[in-house]
Amino acid sequence: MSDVARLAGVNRVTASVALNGSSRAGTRVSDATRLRVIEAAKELGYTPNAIALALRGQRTNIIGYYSGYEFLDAHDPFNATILNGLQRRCQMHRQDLLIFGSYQRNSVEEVYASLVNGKIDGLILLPTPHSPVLDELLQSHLPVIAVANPVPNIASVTVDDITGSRLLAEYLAQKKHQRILYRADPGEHTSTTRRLEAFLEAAASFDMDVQVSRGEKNGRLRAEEIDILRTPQELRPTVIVSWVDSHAYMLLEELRELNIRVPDDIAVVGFDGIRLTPRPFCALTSIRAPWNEVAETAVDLLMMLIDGEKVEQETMLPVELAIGDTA
Amino acid sequence: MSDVARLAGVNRVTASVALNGSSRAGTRVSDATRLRVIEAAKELGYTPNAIALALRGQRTNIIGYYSGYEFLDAHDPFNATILNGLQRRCQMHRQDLLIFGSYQRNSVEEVYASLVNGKIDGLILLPTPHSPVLDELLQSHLPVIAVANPVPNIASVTVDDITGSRLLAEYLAQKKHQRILYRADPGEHTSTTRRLEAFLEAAASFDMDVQVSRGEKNGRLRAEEIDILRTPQELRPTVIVSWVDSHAYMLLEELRELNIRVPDDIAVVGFDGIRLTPRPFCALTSIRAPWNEVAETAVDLLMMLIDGEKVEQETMLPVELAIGDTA
DNA sequence: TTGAAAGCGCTAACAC
DNA sequence: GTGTTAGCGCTTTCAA
Repeated sequence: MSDVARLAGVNRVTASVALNGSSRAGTRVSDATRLRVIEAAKELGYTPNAIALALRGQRTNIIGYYSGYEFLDAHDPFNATILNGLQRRCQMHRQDLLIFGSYQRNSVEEVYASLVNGKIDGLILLPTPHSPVLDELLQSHLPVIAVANPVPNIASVTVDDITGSRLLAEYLAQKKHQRILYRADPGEHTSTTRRLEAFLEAAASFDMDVQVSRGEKNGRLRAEEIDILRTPQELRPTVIVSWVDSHAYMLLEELRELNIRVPDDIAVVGFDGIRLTPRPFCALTSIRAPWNEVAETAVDLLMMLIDGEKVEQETMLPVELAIGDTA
Repeated sequence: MSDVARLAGVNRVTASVALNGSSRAGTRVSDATRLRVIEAAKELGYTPNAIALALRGQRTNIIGYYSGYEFLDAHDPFNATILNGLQRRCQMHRQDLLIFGSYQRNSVEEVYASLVNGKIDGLILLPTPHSPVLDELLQSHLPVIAVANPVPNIASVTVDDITGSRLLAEYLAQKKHQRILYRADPGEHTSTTRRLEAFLEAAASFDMDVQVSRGEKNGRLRAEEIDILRTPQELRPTVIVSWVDSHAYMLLEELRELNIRVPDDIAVVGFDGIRLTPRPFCALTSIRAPWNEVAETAVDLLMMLIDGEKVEQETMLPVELAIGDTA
């Protein structure tokens, strides 16, 4: 920029003012000077240095996305949907998006330091239960929005898990299901916990029998679950509810291997409702949650926080029942 | 940091040296002082400011990923695989990853400016054909590694498209296919162009008949292609080669709607070989390309470029034939 | 072993 | 309408 100023025959700061038009202060430049400066900038291929700007203005125009302690697998449809939403909205707000992926091997201090070191203006967080970083973030002044899981004292964007579970229970009741196997989230996320509780409550109101099974992280059937599926038809569950679609799809594959037909022998439902491409081998009955909008809303709210505005503690988006071939 | 120094009763720079141990210069601190400084830093919860560091050191430890002019759809298995690879490797090199997504509405100058404004130390680029940003990037001093598509004068990491096409042609010849419909990339990427050319050459050497069709961007069948599929069985192609798996999967769905059975009525093969979860409705015969390693290698090479080392113009990774149910 | 000076690139506030 | 000063947080070079 010194070069630009020199070429235009003016002072550095005059050039600065001429270029970015922030003429709010007493500082003004004549049109002639401005034109000369712009000309010079173009000739020299001048590009403002974002880092200097960031240091000066205490703002980088980068927002971060941190997906808890797990590796951020873009193949996971949920993650992909969130990423897409974040991307779109960031572009709209002219922010860059910085991905903090897996930090398995780093200490909490290191992770925390990497989040508050000034690189990002704010953080979108996919909270994991009991994450120690959460406590530290609460102390910091970094603007944070949580997605999917509500967190005390952090503003969050979530979906209406409770209505979702009720819709599911109603649908299953209407289909005359009596015995249900609910495969619950092995991790204890706040959203999936309330999802489970709401389902149990709704199912009770319909006099349905629910057996809860907390499975493996990888979603595969455990021996106990296989035993349940092998009990005589008139005793075993007539439907399996999966806390999340991805595990439901894995379940469908395992059922096929066990020669259990869906939905004839047993029905299967999920929760997520993300449309997949290429289309999987069957259409899962599920609750459709608008993860895309969750991500977009999260960015909007984060921008408000960054700009010093207040936001709601929890913004909950509506869900709907999506009927497929499996129940 | 001033605060830390004050609390420890030393000068700012003494504190700096004490903390980051870069005691290479004549500057040294006694263990006692260092201990006192570290203590003070811990007490104050001091975190070094990455932006100041970046301004000082002309290095942000952020690398960028820019996927050409298209929206970076994380649902696309290719994109997801690349993202995963980048993430993993970035973490290993202790770099942050900045995603530049869609820039549909921005001018070339704006995109270029956002790439060279100093936020990133280097760029991983998924090149689109004739992208004007390419020319500008060549002029700049920003280290760049291209992935998937070779680009003149930019180091790239690619897969062996030519061997892949030959493997495919050989396999089809061995399966006694004579008439082939090759659905080519509607965009003219350097990789898919050589993929097509190699296939034509190999097919010719096996005396196979190849009809080339350049389809829609969205991968759906055009009217002409449907006409071809409606010609009598003894005249129409016995196999369709798709330039990429994702379009092959869409094709399979369309064929099902047209009541054309695969592979009985017509065989289908693709190119990519990305393993999908949940599993799609059928296993596609394809060429398995190691996109994961492509991304990882790209990061490795980019780090070398950033550190001032030279790298190969093109690094080509091997592919293999993956036989599925469709051919 | 420690401190002082200079500067990374930029701009808000003021004085001319 | 234009130039000067100061400082964002940090580190490398040199002098004490």
